[in-house]
Amino acid sequence: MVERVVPEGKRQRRRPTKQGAVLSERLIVETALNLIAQHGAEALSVRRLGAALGADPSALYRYFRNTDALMLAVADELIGRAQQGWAPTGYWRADLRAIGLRIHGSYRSNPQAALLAAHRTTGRPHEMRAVETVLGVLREAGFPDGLAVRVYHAFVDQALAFAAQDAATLALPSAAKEADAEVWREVYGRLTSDTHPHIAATFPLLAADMRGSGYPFALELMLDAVAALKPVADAR
Amino acid sequence: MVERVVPEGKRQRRRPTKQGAVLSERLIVETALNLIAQHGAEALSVRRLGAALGADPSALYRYFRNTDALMLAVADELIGRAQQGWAPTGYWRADLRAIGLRIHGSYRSNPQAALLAAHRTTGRPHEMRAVETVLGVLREAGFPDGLAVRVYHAFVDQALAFAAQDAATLALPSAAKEADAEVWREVYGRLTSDTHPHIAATFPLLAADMRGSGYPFALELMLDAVAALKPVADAR
DNA sequence: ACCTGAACACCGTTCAAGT
DNA sequence: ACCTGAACACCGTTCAAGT
Repeated sequence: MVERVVPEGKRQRRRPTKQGAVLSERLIVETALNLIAQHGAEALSVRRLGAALGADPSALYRYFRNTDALMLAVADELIGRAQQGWAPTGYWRADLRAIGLRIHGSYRSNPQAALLAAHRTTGRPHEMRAVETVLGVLREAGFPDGLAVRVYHAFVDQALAFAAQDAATLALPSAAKEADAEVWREVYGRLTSDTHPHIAATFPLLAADMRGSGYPFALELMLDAVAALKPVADAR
Repeated sequence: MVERVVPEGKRQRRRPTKQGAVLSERLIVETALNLIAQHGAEALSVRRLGAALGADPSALYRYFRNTDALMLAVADELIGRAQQGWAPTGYWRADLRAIGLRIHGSYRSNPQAALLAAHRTTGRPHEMRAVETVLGVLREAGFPDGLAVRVYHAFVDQALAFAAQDAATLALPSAAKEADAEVWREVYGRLTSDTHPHIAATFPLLAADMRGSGYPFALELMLDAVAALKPVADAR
């Protein structure tokens, strides 16, 4: 089996493509992010990316062994950006809230990559730091180890699960996104009280609430419940 | 614009395909679920589905206007299977717990299909019934409309988000699944207290807890918090 | 009324050849 | 050493024609 992908540091020479681009992992990842940002998730294909780079599509296979490897590189770039500039305050509730909303927000900011990243254990430095940070917030606040671990698990999985869920919605092709929105107007908005009394009675509230993410409220409920389980009640 | 998709109830005659199959929405959805269960989510294409049904691929466009509509029908079938044989007990906590665990379980038992289905709003009968049921449990328990709607949203999104998250893990190719498990032994198991004190201190507890799903505990935390918000406290 | 088959405009990926 | 171009094996979807 031939190893076709040369690690980024070991490349010796580079020849520009016909259109003059000098390829690199970094350039490819950034071009991919731009492509998604400008033309939507469905615009990311090897062929389009090649065109955007000014290279033959097949040239990308010298840098990434397949599309999945490219997506993971993009995801890793985003995990790095997400953790930048945050420090714990010493208040466990505020810290967990901030971490949860940051994970959720960063995944939402690049839904396509988030979908591939959210259900994998990478064991990479950024992920390790996040695990250590969350466990540290709980243990230093006085949660005993057994409880800290269970809360860590529920908290992180909730953040990742909602992040992936909301990213998935954002990553839908725009036609599907509109179809989902139309369902609320055209289907749920027309149900009557003889067949669906609870939907009919609450429809305007329901349609308004469903426009946003359920995560912020779900996170607050979790923090409420965790506070009630904490052995030594305090204001932090 | 021509309306090419005839509603299921209004079809008049049916001619078997060359290979003798008599098509229907139901047969197509069930064949799609079988295809996914047997050969993975990536095996689901209009062309393969046509072949599995013994029909020309383009014949499916008489039943679903595009692939997206077919996916919504598959999603709704999963929701329907989750609700089969369940009836409310009148105890809101027990009812929400049962519904949450059923959704989670149904999606986990069809992980490949769940991945394609869990983040869509179908607007189809099974989904409509589920929405009505959950809202009904909350409103009949005495939650005021505004709170019932917010709790409904957080509850349903959390169930679907965890279901998709856990389904994603189950749907990984077995090589990737093992690689993820190895990360816990080989990476997190080797971290020392000088760089990652909290992980090092709790590792055995952590590794054990992470083997299961975080959903049951997260659900219980949500029910705890919701009980505390309920205007009239009661034992139900 | 319903199904077919050809056609169109795309995909990801491989590999021998070119520079 | 790196990029190219053709080729392969797929996609989803449309529409005139067939039954």
